Amino acid sequence: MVKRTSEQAEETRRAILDAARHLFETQGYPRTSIANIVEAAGISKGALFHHFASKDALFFEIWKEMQLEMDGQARAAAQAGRSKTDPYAAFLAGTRVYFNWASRPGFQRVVLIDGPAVMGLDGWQENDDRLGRSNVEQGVRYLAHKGLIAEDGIVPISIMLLNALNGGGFALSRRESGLTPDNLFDAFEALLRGLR
Amino acid sequence: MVKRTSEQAEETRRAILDAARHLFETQGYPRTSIANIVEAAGISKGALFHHFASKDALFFEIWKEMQLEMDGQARAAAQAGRSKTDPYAAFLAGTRVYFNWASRPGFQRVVLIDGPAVMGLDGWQENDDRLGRSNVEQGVRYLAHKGLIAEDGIVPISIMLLNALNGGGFALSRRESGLTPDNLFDAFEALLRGLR
DNA sequence: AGTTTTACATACCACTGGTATGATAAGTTT
DNA sequence: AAACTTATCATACCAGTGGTATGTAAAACT
Repeated sequence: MVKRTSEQAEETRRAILDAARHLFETQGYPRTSIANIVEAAGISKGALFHHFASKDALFFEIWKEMQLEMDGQARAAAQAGRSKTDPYAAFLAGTRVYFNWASRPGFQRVVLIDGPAVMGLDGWQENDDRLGRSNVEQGVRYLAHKGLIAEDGIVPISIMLLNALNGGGFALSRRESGLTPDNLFDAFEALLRGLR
Repeated sequence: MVKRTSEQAEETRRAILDAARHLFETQGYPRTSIANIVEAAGISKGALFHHFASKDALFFEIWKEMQLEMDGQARAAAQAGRSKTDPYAAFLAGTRVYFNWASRPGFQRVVLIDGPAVMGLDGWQENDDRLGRSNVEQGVRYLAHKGLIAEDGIVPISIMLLNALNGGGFALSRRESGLTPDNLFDAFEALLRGLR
């Protein structure tokens, strides 16, 4: 109807992303329909399918967005810590940031719960591991560099630690009895301390 | 049509469960339709909805079945080890069993991936923690009893260890480079060793 | 100026999980 | 054994789903 410049196109694209993200975070993927999204975004179904190939593709875009946000903050925290103290402390700083993210219901719902279900095993590996695990692996690699753990233990330990973090934040938002962020962080540190 | 005794009813119920389980394991929950299930089971949609209130309820039944199978094996292994050696070894025996389960694609798909997505956070806590975590927590509690970790560290550490195992089996089936069951189990033991 | 491409809107489609209705036989009561 | 209730399915149907086909007007390009 009105003018449709490429700027306006980007505007509607963002409107779709924002509306969908909010719905995915609060309602979850299965309970969010295309109709819900286009209504919330104030556009038509045609517009949505013009910008995104499928509901899955739209979800993936949002998933990537959130994951990158988290990754950026975690890296920044780790980088900030590295200059002052040792790499071990920097690693801990990064994990603490990740913890905060993992305890947010929206992050859980989209990244931790619906993510694997929608993307399947293959997509999960391709994406989550590249981002989330690279941070953890960096810290673990430092421990290996110091000779504290074996070289071939880097990958398995990184994987397990990452999932320990995931599950921790997961349980955190459920308000498990006697479970606090500090509580959890101490426990995680205890796990790491054993490796040193 | 033919006779419909209560035995036959149980028979069709099992046919539904078996067909659905196979489909859920191989195709996943979203890609398995009611029509697929009734076709594979050789019955009608009415029969399915007579025995199960909804697709979710049917899935939950299967989820519970698999979880109980795993739990039984893990407990048996732990129990068998307990009589001979120390509780710590028994704990390890149980986790090893769990680990094998967690590396099976069907178990992953149903219990670890689709489970949380379908049941939501509440159902997941109510069910998975009761089964999966109780085994791990029992072992961790022993460590606390020995004074090796703090009392309020039992819950967070149990949660993290359980998820470490989950993620381990998870990554295992994806055939990550240089990742074997023994490899992973050793790493898990290394994590535990630090706690002692 | 004419053509192609972009950016949507609308109408439609096969299919989905779920329900309503109905039919037949097995149990139960009288 | 007759009458009634309940269990076990089958069939027909429904609103809603993700996705597609078609149409259209504006923008971009040649």
